[in-house]
Amino acid sequence: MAISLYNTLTRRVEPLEPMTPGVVRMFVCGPTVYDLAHVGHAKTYTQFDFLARYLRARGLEVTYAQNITDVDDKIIRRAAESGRDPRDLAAEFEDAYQQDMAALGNTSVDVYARAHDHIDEIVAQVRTLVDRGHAYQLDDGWYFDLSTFPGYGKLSGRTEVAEEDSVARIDENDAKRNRGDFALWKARKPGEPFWDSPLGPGRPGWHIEDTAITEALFGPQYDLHGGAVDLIFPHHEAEVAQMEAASGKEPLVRHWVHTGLLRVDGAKMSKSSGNFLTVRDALAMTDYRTLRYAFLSQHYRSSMELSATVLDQARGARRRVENFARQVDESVDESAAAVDAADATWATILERLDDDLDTPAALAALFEYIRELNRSDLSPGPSAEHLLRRVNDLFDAFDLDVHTVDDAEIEAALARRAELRSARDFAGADQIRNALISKGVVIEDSADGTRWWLAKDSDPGE
RNA sequence: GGUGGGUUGGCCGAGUGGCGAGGCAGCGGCCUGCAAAGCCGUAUACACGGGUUCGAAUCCCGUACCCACCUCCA
Repeated sequence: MAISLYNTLTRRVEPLEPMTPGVVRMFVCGPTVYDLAHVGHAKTYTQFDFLARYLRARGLEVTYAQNITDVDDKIIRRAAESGRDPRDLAAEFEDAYQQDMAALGNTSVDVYARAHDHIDEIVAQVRTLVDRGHAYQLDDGWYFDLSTFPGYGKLSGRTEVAEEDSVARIDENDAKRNRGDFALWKARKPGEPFWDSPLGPGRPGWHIEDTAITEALFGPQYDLHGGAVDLIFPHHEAEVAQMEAASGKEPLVRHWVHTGLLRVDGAKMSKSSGNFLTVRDALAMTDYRTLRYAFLSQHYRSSMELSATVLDQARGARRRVENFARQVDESVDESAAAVDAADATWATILERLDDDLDTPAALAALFEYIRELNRSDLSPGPSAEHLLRRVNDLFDAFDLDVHTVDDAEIEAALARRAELRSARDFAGADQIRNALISKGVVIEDSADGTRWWLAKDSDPGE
């Protein structure tokens, strides 16, 4: 079955059809590094991390690139406020971003591309646009001339190039030819970083770095571009205009994929509105797997309200899987029925993910499998282990390891407790159990004997 | 005002017109010395009003409310 994803360009779920079969070139807008990443970033990047993992699990060769916007108005402003060099500030927060992504388990990006490292490509692309008559110069820089690109609006469905009552203020300059014209190259201003170029001294506009970077990496056309929905307009619309005008080829991107926004108290979380929780704040409250579970237990296109309740519920769901994982015994000689159940579950998971990455439905299949095995007398063995590993290679939301340690003291206590239990001295046995619990040892008695493990203190939220 | 998305049981959350996805929590029971884990049972869920249909959470029309974008944003 084909892998299908909702395509913002066509407003339909469509099969993913890369230009080169089997090879996916994927670009996701990265952060502007002027501050710490917040949980909204974590949602988007975790969901695209999942997508990349999934495409790879499906046998596709994925090149996943992300840009780092390290030349930008806000970086300059923030640096000026603290008397710092903008480049140092950007480097500091880029480093923090990388640490945060690693802490979230987002490991699938192949290439991080900085705007700073692509100034030549940016200048070259702007010059191409000038040469082809798509750009003009004003006193504060070069602008894209929307009137030369009839396709403008096809991604976002907007046509306010001509709308008079629009409040659009895209790159304000009264001399612009069209209301929506946007800056390609901003002329040097005192105290700001600049590069000398045939366009005059200046720095890149916001949108141009992405197309310059993707042209350098992938060429003028590629397969999949991602980002959160708030980037559709004007950012992604501008990318389409720039690159298609510069190359004369369309589409720039075959498949546009956008994630829903994270909300806090009913409103979008964003740096500019100040209602944000940083990734670091969140990771201090809960295990990264709980966060991943929360993000992946909802469809990527939905907006999501982050709350303590959501995290509690994610933790509970994780625990159900992890409790099952603890029952798995790889040495068990399993029946064909058990193997079939695991195979069927994996097939169902893939089928559901093929349909616009329906992660909640895929997780439901996993839970159905767990209940099926729990209720039956099938012992979870190697096939269960294999299934859980494969699922977790995608989700990285479950701690599948049983944490134990060789500890003579614990073993001795457990042995003593077993003796007391067989002597029906339950008060004495419970005393030992309580002592062990207080040391973080979790105990489960069953017909097969007593199992124990260390309660991992990995989730401070518990 | 324009455009797009949404409204599912206590909470979260899938859903391809036709047997009530799944998870969390609750309640009752089973199992257990007790726990823990697990199992079974338990909810007249689809914003509202019309319509199409043998049949609508699902399709159509309208209304209300929520969110986003239209300025920087993941």
